[in-house]
Amino acid sequence: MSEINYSKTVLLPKTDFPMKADLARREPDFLKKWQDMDIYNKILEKNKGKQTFILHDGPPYANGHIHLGTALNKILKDTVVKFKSFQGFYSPYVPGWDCHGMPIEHQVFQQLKLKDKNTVDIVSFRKKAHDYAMKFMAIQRAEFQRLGVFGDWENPYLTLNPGYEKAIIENFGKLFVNGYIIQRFKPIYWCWHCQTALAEAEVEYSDETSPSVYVKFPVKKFSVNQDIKGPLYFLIWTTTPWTLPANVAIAVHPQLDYSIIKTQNGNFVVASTLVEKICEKLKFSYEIIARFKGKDLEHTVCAHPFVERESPVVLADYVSDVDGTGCVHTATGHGEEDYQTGLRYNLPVISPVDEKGRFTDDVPEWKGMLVFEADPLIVENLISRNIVLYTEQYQHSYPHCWRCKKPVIFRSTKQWFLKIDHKNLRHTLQREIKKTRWIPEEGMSRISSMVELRPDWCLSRQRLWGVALPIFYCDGCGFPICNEQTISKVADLVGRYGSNIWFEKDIMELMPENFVCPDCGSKGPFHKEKDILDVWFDSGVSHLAVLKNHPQLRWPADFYLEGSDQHRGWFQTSLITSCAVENRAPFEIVLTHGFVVDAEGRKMSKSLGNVITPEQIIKKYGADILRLWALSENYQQDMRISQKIIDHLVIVYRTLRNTMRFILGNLNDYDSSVQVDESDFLEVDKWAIARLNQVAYQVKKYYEDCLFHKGVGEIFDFCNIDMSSFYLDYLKDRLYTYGKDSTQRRAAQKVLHQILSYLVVMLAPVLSFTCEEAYTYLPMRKNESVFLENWPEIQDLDDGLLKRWEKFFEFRKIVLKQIEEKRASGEVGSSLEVEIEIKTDLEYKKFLESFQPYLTNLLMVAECKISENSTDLEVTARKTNLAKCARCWIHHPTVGKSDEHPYLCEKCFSVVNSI
RNA sequence: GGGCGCAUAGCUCAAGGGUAGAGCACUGUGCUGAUAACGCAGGGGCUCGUGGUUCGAAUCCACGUGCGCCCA
Repeated sequence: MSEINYSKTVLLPKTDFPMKADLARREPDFLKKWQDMDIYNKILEKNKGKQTFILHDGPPYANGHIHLGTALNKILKDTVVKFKSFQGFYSPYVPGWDCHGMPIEHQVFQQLKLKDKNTVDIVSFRKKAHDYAMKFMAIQRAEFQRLGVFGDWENPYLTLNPGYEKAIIENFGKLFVNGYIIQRFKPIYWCWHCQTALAEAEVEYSDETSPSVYVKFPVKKFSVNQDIKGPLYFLIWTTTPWTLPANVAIAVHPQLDYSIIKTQNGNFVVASTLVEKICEKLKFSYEIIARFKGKDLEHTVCAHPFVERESPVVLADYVSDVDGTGCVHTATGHGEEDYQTGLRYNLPVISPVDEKGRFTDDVPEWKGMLVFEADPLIVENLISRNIVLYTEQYQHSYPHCWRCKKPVIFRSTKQWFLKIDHKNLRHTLQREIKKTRWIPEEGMSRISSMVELRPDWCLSRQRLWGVALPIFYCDGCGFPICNEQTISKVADLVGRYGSNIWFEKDIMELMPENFVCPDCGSKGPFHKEKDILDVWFDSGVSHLAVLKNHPQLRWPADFYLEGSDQHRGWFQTSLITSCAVENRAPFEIVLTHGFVVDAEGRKMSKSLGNVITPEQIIKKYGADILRLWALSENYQQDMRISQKIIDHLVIVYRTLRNTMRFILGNLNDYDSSVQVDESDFLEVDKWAIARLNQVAYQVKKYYEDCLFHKGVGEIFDFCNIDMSSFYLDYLKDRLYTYGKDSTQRRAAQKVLHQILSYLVVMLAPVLSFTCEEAYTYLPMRKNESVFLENWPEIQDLDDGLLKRWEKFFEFRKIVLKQIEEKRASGEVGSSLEVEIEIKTDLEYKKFLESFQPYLTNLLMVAECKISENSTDLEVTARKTNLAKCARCWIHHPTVGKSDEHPYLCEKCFSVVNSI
C-alpha cells in the first residue's frame, strides 16, 4: 500500500477573514456600517443609567485640514472614551470647534483681497467668516470620522452657535458684575498707515535702520547714601527717540552690577560691563567712583530730561548688558514689557500718539507729526539741549505690518481685562491646580508656575470676527455699562439671532427699554463697544457653555486631554473662568501629550520637508495603522514618526492580525452545539487561560492609567510570545489531527474562542476597524458590533500555575537551543524528528514528569528520555529512530502497527477509521 | 535669554544604585497543514558629553550639548 494523501483528513484552519488587511479600501465599509447602525448612540444606550465619564473635547480651530497632532489628540480621546464605554461607563463624546478669531479673519481678508478692516462692511464680512469656519469644520469633521473616532458628529458644539455665544455673553456678564473685569490702557501693535490694531501673527519682522540715542536723565533723589561730587545722571539708550516724551521710568536689572563713572561731562550710572564700550563711543575719559547692584538703585528718582515729570528707577529682569547702557528707557504706553513693569510699579500709561501715528496735543513741540518723521527732529533738538550725548544709525530687527509692510508702532488704547488677583482668584487657581490629577505629574508644576506669574488677562481684541464685548457707554459721562439688566437683554438677543445682532441692530434695540445711565442718570445717547472678546475666552467658557447645557453631559468634566501647549492655553483659560464663576476647576484629571516630530526629533515644517500628513498614512496604510502609531508610542514625550516607524508598525499590525486570523481559522467548526466543560481542559489550556487573564488584568490597569503603549505592548507580547511562538504552534496537532468532536480538540477551541473574545475587546480601542472586522467572524458573538461588548471579566489568577509554567518555559528554551545546534549541523530539520535525552536530579525529573504524558507534545519533539543520574541539567538532542506518521507527522512508536493504515500512528488510525 | 520636559541597540520601549533587557528590524536557518504566513538561533550598547557623590552610577547631583513645548 502506498502512502495516501492524508491532507484531506486533517482539519486545517479555514476562514474568510483575509490575511491581507487592505485597510485603506475596507475601512470605509466599516465607517458606513457604524453610521448605519448608529453605533455611537447604541453604545450610550447600552450604558444608560450607569456611572458617567465625561471627557470634554478641547475645540480645534476650524481652519485648514487636520494634521498628525490633531489626529493624535482625537485618537487618544477616542481610545479613552471607547475603553471607558467597554467598562460600562456612560461616556458621551461631544466634539467641538473653535470658530472665531484672527486666523479665519486673516484668511477671509486675503480671499476678499481686503486692505483695511475699517472699510469693510462688518456684517457681510462676518457672514463670510462664518461660512469659512463652517466649511473647515465640515472638512475636519469628515477627517476625524475617517480615523474611526466615535462621537456625536451630527451635533458638535461650535463657538459660533447662537446658544454658545449666548453663554459667552452671560458668563462675561457674571464676571463683570462680580468685579473681575476692568478697563485699562495697554500698548498694542498698531499700523499707523492702515490705522488698525495688529495681532501678533499680523506682524512680520525685518531689518530697519533707526536713530539710536544715548540720553541722560538727571538724578533728583539717589537711593544710595553716597556723597557724589558734581551732577549725577542715568544714561539710557534707545532706538525709538519718539517714545521719549512718554518715558515714565528707567529700568535696571536687580542682579546686574552698575558703576558710577566720573567724566568730563558729569557722573553717570551705567552697567559695569558696558563702561568701556560706552566711554569709547562717547569719547569720555572716565574713572569709576562707585559700584552697586541694580537692586540698590531701586527708589532712585530721576527727572524726565525735557518733560515736567519724574522718572523713577525700577527693577526688571529683562534688562540685559549686551546692548546699550544697562539702563532701559521705559515707556509703559509703547511696549509690552514696559507696560508689565508699569503695572508692578503702578506707573502711568502715557501714549501721546493718535491712530494715524501722529503726536497729540500732549506733545506740543511735535504735535501732528508722524512719529517716525519726528524722530530726527527730536534727536536734533535734544542734542542741541545737551540731553542726547551721542547718536548713530542702528540696524536691528523691527516689526512691520503684514499688509502695507510699513514699520509698526506700539500705541496704547483702552482695553478690558480680567483681573487675576480679584477676590483671591490666583489663590483659588493654585488650590484647584493642586486638587487636579495631572498626567504626567509634571503638568502640575508647569501650569502652577505659569499661573503664579501670569498677568491679568486682556480680553479686548480690535477685530471683527468674534463675539462683541457686551458693554455700552454713556455718551454724556463716558461710563461703561454692563450689568444684569443689559447682559440679560443682549444674551437673549444673541441666543436667538447670533452675535451678528450686535453689529446689525441699532444700539437702542440692544439696550433695555427706557434705560438711564446708572452713573449720571442720562437717558442717552449711548454708544456700544467696538472691540470683540479674545477667542480664548470663547473656548475658555466651553465647560460652562457645553457641559452645563447639554442633556447628556454634566459639569464639571472628568477628563481633559490636550497637547502640552495648552498649559498656557485652554487649560488655563478654562480654569480661570471656572474658578471665577464656579469657584472650582472644570476638570478632575488633565492629560497632556507631546508633539509630533520626525525621526530625528525635529518638529515638522515645510522648510525641512519632513511633513507627514494623516491623509498620506490613511491612504496608503489605513487609519488603524495611524491609531496603532498613536497608541504604541509614549505620548508623554514627543511622538516620533517616520517611514521606518510606519514600516515597523505595519509588521506589528500583521502579527496581531495573523494571530486573530489563525484563531478564527480554527474556530470555523465551533458553535453553540459544542459542549466542553472546563474540567476537560488540559493543564496547558488552564495556563493559556490564566495567562490571558493576567494580560487582561495588566492591560486594564495600563489603560486605566492611560499608559496605552504599555497596554498595547502587553497584548503584542501575548500574541507574539505566548500564542504564536508556543501555544498556537503546540495546539496545531490537536486542532488539525484529533477527531473533530474529540474533547481535547473542542477544549482547545473553547480556549481559543475565549482568547479571541478577549483580544478583540482589548484591542478595539486601538485597532477599531480590525477588531470590528474580526468580531464579525467570531462564532457565537452576542452583538452586532464589538463595541457593544463589555470589558472581559478577569478571573482570579493562579500564581502557582503561572510560576510552574514559567519554569517549564525556561526548560523549553534549553531544549530549543540544543535542537538548533543539531539543525545547524544538518542532523535534523523539524523538531518533530528529534529525540531529547535529559539527565538531571530527582527533583527536576519529577518536575518534568509532572507534564507527562504531554511532554513530547509540549516540546513538539518525538521522544523525551529522562534520567536522574546527574546533579546538573544536561539536555541532548538527536535524530529519532521512530517512524513518522503520514498524517500527523509525529514520530511515534505505534506507526505501522495497523495493517489497514501502515503509515499511521494509533491516534490517527482511530481518527481516520471513525470518519 | 527664561520656565518646563526629553535623551538607553537601526526602530518602539524596559530596567529608578548591584553583570543593561524585550519585541521588531537585520543575518543565518527550519517547516511547507497560519504560506505575501509560522517556528528556531545569532550578531548588535563607552545607556548624549564632561565632572562629581558612592565600594559600585544608565539610575543620584552639577555643568554642557541636542531636541520639543511655552514665554520673552
